[in-house]
Amino acid sequence: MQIDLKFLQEKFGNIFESELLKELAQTGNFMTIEEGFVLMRPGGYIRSVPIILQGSIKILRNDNEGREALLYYLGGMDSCALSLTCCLDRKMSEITAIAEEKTTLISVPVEKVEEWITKYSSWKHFVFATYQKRFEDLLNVIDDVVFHKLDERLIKLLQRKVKQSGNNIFNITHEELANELATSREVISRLLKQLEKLGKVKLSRNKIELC
Amino acid sequence: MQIDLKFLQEKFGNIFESELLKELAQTGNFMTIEEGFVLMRPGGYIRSVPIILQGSIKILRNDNEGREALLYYLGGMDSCALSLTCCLDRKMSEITAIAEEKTTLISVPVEKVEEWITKYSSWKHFVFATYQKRFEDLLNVIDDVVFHKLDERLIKLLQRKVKQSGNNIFNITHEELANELATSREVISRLLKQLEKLGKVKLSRNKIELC
DNA sequence: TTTTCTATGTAACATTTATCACGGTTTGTT
DNA sequence: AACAAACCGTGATAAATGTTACATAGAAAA
Repeated sequence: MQIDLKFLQEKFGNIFESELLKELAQTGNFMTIEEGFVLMRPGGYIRSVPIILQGSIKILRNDNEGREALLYYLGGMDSCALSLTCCLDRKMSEITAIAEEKTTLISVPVEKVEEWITKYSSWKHFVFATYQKRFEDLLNVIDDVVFHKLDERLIKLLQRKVKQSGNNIFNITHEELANELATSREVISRLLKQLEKLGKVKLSRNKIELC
Repeated sequence: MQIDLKFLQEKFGNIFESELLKELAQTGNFMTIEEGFVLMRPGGYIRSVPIILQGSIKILRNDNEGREALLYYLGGMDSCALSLTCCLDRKMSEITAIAEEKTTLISVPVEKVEEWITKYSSWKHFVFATYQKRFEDLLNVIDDVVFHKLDERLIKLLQRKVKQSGNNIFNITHEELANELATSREVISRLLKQLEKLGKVKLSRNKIELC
C-alpha cells in the first residue's frame, strides 16, 4: 500500500529529513497486522526492517526445546535491532516476533536499510539509536534474570502489561505469562495467588487486575 | 604514546582505509595494561572507546548489591558496544571492564568515534559490526541464564577460559568463577567437585584443568 | 442443557540453588 | 617456627523453582 506522505511528515517530520520521508513513502511498505500475528519465527529469513507506528510487537527468544523468554517490546516509532543485524548480515532470525495488539508498521526493504545509512544521516542516527535502545533492553533482561527472583520479575511484567495497555486490568492467561518468563504455568499460578493474598492483584479467568 | 603506523597497517590494513589508519596513529592512544587493571567501573564516565589489539578484557554487569555477572570478553580487534553507546549518548557506564591478562589497546577519543562514522565508511562498518557482535554476545548470555542450569553454564565458562588462555590448564579461584556466574563460592566448589568425580576436570589450588 | 474445552487451584514431591557454619590446607609473612 | 591470610571441602539446612497429578471452575459449543 502506498503511504501517505503527510502522515509520515507528522510522525517523523522532526526525525527524518524530507528526502528520506519521500523515499519512505515510495518504497516503504505500510501494513496493519492483527493481534497475535506472527511476524517472525526462528529460522525465518528477514528481508525487511519494521518501524512500528501504532500498537506493539513483542520479541521473544526461543531455545531448541520450545521454550520462550520475553526480550522486549517494540512500540511507537521503535524499530528492531535484530532485524537490522539480520538484514545487514543476511542471517536467519533467532527470535520470534508477535503483535501484542493490532499494529500498524512500515516495512523497509533490506536494500534500502543499507543504502540509506550512507545516504541520510538522520537514518544513520535512527539505526544507531535503535541499536542502543535494544542493547539497553537486553541488559535489563539480563539484570532481571540474573539478579531477581521470579516473583519480582512477575510483578515487573504485570506492570509493563499495565503500562502497555494503559489499563490496570488486562487480559492474559497464566500460561502466557509463564511462557514469557520461561517457566511453568503452575509456578505462575502459585505466585499470582501469593500476590492476591498480599492484595497486590485481583485474579479472574483470563484477566488480571493490578492493584 | 605515538602509535606505529606500520604496526597498524599490519593489524588493520584489510579493514580500515589508509587515511583512517593515519588518523588512528595520530589521535589514538596506545596503551598497555596489566592483568587485573580496571578500565571501567559503574558510574564512571567514558570518554574513549577501546580497540583491543592483544590480550582480553572481560565485561561484567553489576547490580546494586555488589554482585556481578559476566557478559562477554573483548579480544583481538574487538571493541566495546557499551562504550560506543555511552560515548554517543554521554552516559555513565553501567558495567565493569577488567583486563583478564596483559592487554594492549588503542583508545579512541569520543569525538573521533563520532566524526569518523561520517568520514570513513570502514569505520562505520566497524562500529556496526561491533554492535552486532555484542548484541549476539548478550543474547548468548540470556540463553545461558534463562535456559541452562548452573553446571552447564559452569562447564561452558571453563571452556571459554581454556579457549582464551589457549591452555586447558588455567589459574582461577572458585570465588572468581562464582562472581562471574553471579552465585556463591560454595555452589561452585560443589559443582566443580561433581565435575571432578565425573572426570571432566582436575582441581588444585588456584588452578583448574579441563579434561 | 449437556458436553467439551480451556483455564485455574493446589497438594505432594523432586530438584536446584542459596546460606550458614565449620574445619582443613596451602601459601606467604613475620 | 609461628602466625595470618587466602583458598577449598563439606555437611546441614533453607528457600526457590520445577514437576506430577488431579480436582474444579468457567466459557463455549453442541
